[in-house]
Amino acid sequence: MRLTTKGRYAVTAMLDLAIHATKGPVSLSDISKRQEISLSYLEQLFSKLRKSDLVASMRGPGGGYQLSRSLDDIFVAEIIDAVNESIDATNCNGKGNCHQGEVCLTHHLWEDLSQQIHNFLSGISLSHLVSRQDVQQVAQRQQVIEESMITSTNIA
Amino acid sequence: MRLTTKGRYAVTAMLDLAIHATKGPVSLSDISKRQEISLSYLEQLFSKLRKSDLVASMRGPGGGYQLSRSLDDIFVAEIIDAVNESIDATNCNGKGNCHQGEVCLTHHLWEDLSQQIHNFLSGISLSHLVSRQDVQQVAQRQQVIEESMITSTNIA
DNA sequence: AAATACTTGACCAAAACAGTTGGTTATTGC
DNA sequence: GCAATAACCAACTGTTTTGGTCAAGTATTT
Repeated sequence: MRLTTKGRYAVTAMLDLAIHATKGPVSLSDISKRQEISLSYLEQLFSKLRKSDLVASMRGPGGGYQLSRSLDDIFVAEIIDAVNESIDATNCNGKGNCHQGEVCLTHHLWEDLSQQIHNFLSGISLSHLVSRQDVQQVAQRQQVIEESMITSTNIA
Repeated sequence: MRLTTKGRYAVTAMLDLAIHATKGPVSLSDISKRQEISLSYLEQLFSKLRKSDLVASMRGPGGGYQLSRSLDDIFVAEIIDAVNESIDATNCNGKGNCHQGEVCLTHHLWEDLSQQIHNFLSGISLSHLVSRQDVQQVAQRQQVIEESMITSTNIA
């Protein structure tokens, strides 16, 4: 099982997209500035997210990315799956051939764990996250930072 | 969050130890043969398990490792913690300074996930695993393999 | 003394991660 | 038409983690 910054970045970026989607497409450079994720890394992640049909892209000035489904129809588990291959906790990727062609001693334990994690992350949609109070607070804080950055750029 | 073969090996080895603990100390080379885990790798893992006081060692011929607590007082979460540092899913290791000194957009989500996994793995003891039917079946199969290996060694 | 078995530390190859560089293609506003 | 914007793409790089190996111990039992 892999849950590294890769999956975390993907979910964070998708949530940022969800929060700012009201004013048309969101560019990766905007997300990059707000969430402090390298632009080129975001490009790689969004390439996968697009292939999994979680986002749609629009080129050219004023372009960017949009969610391809409604907020309550995109789940955290899908996002992680899209960039991370799987959230399978078994050694054999669920094949059951972990020990001499048969299951190993702990195979069923990891299967249960995978199910547990998957159930949890499948139950959380972007709309659920957006409406959380702690998320809104952080988003607010980032809005202020962003605005001060624009102002200081204009002065300079 | 890290759940790799390291943690899986550790739990598998501990379970093997639990199953064979009735006949005195179990040597790592026995576990190595039964579970097909490299001996030197097991040595590294058990060094950590010993430091976390999950097992006790006895040197010399007939020596090996024993569980330092009863079967129903050792939980899977502890074993993974011992070899893996933590099962924390946040980026900041729970410190809450993931974005410019404050929490990032998704911090609380990963905190919830960590809690979820921890609750699950903390609820499963070695005695619980030992009594599972699928575990007993696999253990039985491995017993047969082991005996045929001893026989063929004697013949050769 | 010899055999067994744990203990420690240094080392290593392969893979994954996180990110960079350097482009190209498409779209829009002037 | 042309510059600016922004998605798209591929190759490459430095670092860390993983999953080991190897060698040299130390302690204990027979």
